[in-house]
Amino acid sequence: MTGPGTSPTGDQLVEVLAALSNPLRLRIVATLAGGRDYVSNLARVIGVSRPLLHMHLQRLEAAGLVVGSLELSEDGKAMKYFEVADFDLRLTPALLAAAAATLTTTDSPRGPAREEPSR
Amino acid sequence: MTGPGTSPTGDQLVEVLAALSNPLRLRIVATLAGGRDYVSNLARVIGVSRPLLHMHLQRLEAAGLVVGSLELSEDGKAMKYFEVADFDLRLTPALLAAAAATLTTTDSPRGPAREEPSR
DNA sequence: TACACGTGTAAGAAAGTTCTTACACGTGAA
DNA sequence: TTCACGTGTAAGAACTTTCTTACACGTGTA
Repeated sequence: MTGPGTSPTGDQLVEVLAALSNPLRLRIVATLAGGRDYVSNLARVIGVSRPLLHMHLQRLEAAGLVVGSLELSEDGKAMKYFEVADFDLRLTPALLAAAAATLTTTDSPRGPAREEPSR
Repeated sequence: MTGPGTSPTGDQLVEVLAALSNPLRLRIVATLAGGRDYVSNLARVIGVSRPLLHMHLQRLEAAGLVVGSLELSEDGKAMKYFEVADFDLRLTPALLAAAAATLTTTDSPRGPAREEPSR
C-alpha cells in the first residue's frame, strides 16, 4: 500500500478514504491491527454476520488496507486469514490538491448520470 | 480542525473521511487550496451546478474541512466565500485503531436497520 | 449419514448519496 | 420594470451502500 515515501493517485485516495469512512470497517481494521484473524472468528468477535463481514473485508482488501490469505488448518479446514496492511497516509490541503490533479474519474460514483461528465 | 497535535474522535474521523471520499469534493478542496472563492464563481470554475456545489460545500464545512464567510461586495452583493481549513491528518493502522476505540456510532449509517446495534 | 466448522456467492430490501430543476429572495443598474 | 448577479432551499429521480437470509460447497468426526 502507501508508505511514507509514496503518494496515492487521486483514484486510489478516493478508494481508500471511502473504504475507511464506515464505522464498521474502521472497527474491522482496528481489530485486525491487534492481530490477524480468520473470517468466521472475526465475525464472532466483532458481532456481525459472516457474509456481511466478508463483503466489508473484500472492500478493505480492494483498497489495499488489509491482506487476505487462505490457509489449511491442522484439521484440514481451509481458513481465510486477514491481516492489516502497512499503510501510512497523510491528508493536508496541499496533498489533497496534488492527488486531485491525478483523478481520472472526476464525477461522483452515484446518483443520476450527468449530462456531460465534467473534468 | 485537526492539526498535528490533536487526534480526531472516531466519529469525526468517519465524517471527515466520508466528506473527502468523493471525487467532486476532492476537486472542490483542491481548487480552494489554490485560493478562496465565492460559491457561484467556484461553481463556474469547477463546472457544476451551483445548488450542487452548495450542497457539497455544506458537507465539507460540516466536516470542518472548509470555512465559509458571508461578505458584502463593493456593489452591495452578499457573497459567500469559502476557504480551505488548516488540517493535517495521518492514517496508520494504529491511529485508526485508537480512533475506532472512541466511536460512539459503530454501525454503518445506511441499509436496513439491524436487530441489535452491535458494539 | 448427520453434524460441526470452514468457505464463497446471490437476492432482495432499506437507507443514504448525488444530481437536476425549480422556486424564492436580495441588491444594483439600465 | 426588467435584467444581471448573488444567495438558500426543496422536490424528485437515479444510483450506491449496507444488511439479512438463503444457497452451495468442502473437510473431518461420531
